[in-house]
Amino acid sequence: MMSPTDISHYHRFMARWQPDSRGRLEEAALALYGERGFENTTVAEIAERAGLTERTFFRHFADKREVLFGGAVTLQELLVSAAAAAPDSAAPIDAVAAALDAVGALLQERRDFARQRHAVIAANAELRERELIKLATLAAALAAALCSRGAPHPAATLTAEAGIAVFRVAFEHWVTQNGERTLQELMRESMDELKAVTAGR
Amino acid sequence: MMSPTDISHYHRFMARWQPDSRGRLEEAALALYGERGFENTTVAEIAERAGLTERTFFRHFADKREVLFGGAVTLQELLVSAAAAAPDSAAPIDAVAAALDAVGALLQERRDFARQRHAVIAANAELRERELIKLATLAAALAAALCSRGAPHPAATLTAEAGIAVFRVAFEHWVTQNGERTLQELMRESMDELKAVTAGR
DNA sequence: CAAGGTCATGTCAGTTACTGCCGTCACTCT
DNA sequence: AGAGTGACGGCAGTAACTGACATGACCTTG
Repeated sequence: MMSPTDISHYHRFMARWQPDSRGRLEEAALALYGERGFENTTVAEIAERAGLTERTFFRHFADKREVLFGGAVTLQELLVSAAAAAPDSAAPIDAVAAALDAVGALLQERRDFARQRHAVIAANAELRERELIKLATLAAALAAALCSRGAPHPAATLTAEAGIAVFRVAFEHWVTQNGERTLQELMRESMDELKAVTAGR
Repeated sequence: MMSPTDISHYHRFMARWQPDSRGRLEEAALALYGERGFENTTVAEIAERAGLTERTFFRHFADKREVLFGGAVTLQELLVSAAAAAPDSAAPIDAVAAALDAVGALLQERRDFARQRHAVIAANAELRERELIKLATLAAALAAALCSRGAPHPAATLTAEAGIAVFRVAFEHWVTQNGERTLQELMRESMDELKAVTAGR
């Protein structure tokens, strides 16, 4: 019984396990969550589809939701490094704008994947919860990056939180529309909107 | 075996059940989560302390976390009504500020309870997740209230999200300090800070 | 006042997420 | 060749949650 991704015949000797079990679990989970929904999918089914066991799933992922959030660390690293790379003369809010721009560029490349994943997450309350805590973690990391740039504490946190709010609004808009607008454009507009709105307009 | 809240002897005939089982479950859960932590507490233990069964717990609360979030609907109603009650001439951000002020007044009265509950939630990742989705729900309701006041859609959402960010920062500060500052004061300061920060300062 | 309905609870069995422990075996290092 | 090492399978156990049914005090209606 060979899965479509079976590559064992490339090896001179049978490898004991197929490579990239983590990636196979992620793919299987996204597919199944999309087909039957998160709550109608058991971990055993995901593991079976990936040619593994339930036990192995939980060796790679802390829980059933986490399998959808492996990319969060990459996003966080990009966000933080882009914020840190902004010129010293830039105000915190401008460093945040630059960081969002970098993240926007990355996500724009993975548009189809991002939309599929977002649809799955939006369909389930538990997954939305996990998404929110990932965004909160992102905000905290961003705030720390701003502090390293010399921003005072409450201001850094507020700037970071506001930046993540901009991201959320723009991202939601981006996945909802048909692709005429790029995520970066939408984030820049949302940022302008935020500035207008906090100025009392 | 009578609990300290046993009032059955006030009745001419034995009532079949003690009153306010929901409230007893909430009290028992907060106490146990505080004593041994959320993850070291089973639902059966909460139910037993409340003089009920596990099955009854799940009739009152959707899951083990929800027992801490019964007050969220009250908060949301207050937030929305206060935002709606702001004068028509007020900009959206000012309506949000008024709404936060009302919420701040309510929480200030329940300071001890709020701190105890916050400590329990802060100690556990699953509870923080639930808290975040409650705040997101609050933000959505607030945005809807702003829309009813005539604010255009993306601006309303951004204003509401920014307002909730102000709330989060100020609340965190409030429960951390020793009570010299009131929550309303801290929220007003955070709001000013947000305005300064988005203006590029 | 009797008969029946309602509603909050108890009881019990079942599913599934998640964990600890131990065994297996291809690969690696010496 | 021999001793790890690391990624996996197998298995048993706990606890969160769910559905189905039973119970009995209270309320309504005739």
